[in-house]
Amino acid sequence: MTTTIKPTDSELEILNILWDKGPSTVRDVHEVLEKSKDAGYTTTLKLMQIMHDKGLLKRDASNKSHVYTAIVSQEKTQGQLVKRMIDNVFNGSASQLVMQALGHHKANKEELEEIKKYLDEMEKKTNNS
Amino acid sequence: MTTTIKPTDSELEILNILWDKGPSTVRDVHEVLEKSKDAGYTTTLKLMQIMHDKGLLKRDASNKSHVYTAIVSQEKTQGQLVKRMIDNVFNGSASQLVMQALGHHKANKEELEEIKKYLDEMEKKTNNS
DNA sequence: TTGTATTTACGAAATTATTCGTAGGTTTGT
DNA sequence: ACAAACCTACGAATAATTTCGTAAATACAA
Repeated sequence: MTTTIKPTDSELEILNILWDKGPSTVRDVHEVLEKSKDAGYTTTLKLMQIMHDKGLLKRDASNKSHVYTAIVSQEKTQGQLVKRMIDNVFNGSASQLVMQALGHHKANKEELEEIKKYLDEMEKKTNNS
Repeated sequence: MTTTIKPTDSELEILNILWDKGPSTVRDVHEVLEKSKDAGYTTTLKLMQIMHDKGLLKRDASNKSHVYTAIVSQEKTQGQLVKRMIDNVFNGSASQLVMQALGHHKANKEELEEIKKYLDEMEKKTNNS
């Protein structure tokens, strides 16, 4: 079994920033975070330290300001979270989730085409009736 | 703004049972729950009482055993959870979520067809390029 | 060098979620 | 009526998450 990832909401906010910006200091992350919520600097610091302890982040401590990098990949994390949602919220039915997602977020034509193309690809590779 | 629903994991387990079985007593719910986890009866009771306080469940207390019913609908709850996931995990892109969902859960041919049909329907109603 | 700013480390408070023991009431069977 | 079984209410312990104050270390500037 590969280690299972379950970031909390706060941790996910930080991961999103790190995935977006790449390796960053606590200050870098905190400045982004401040825009959307108000939390003290040491709160951000503490969170990132905890994430480091948990093995979600690695850090380079060779400079005065430590530089943190996400260890868990965005893809893998997204995959696990989606899987969990399918299991816990949609009783194991991926297509149910898909239709919910499409139903309430009107995707534009390009997006819809992209998804259809994706489906066609999948069908080619699918032989079970 | 419609009240925002954020059930915890435990609460979601209970909601799933109630959506499936319809109005149920604590004992009914607990018997289902017991199969997958081990928790005491009063734990289930307490959770359902809290959910009642929060307005997630209503109850009929006219009998000895109170009968609980989910107030929040499955559809609406699924919708909110999906929306939250799109916002927090997929930076607002529904199609990203859709493709993750399809990528890791090989749906069978029927499911894929169902989804394609759904997409065709949507396209008819979509005029923005 | 001396003070100012910035940073990390640490501990603990505050908040939220989960668990369960115990007490007291109601129903049921004998 | 009495006991056994079952139910709710309540309070509190435990655990997990989020928050931040304070102290010590490091860098920076005057």
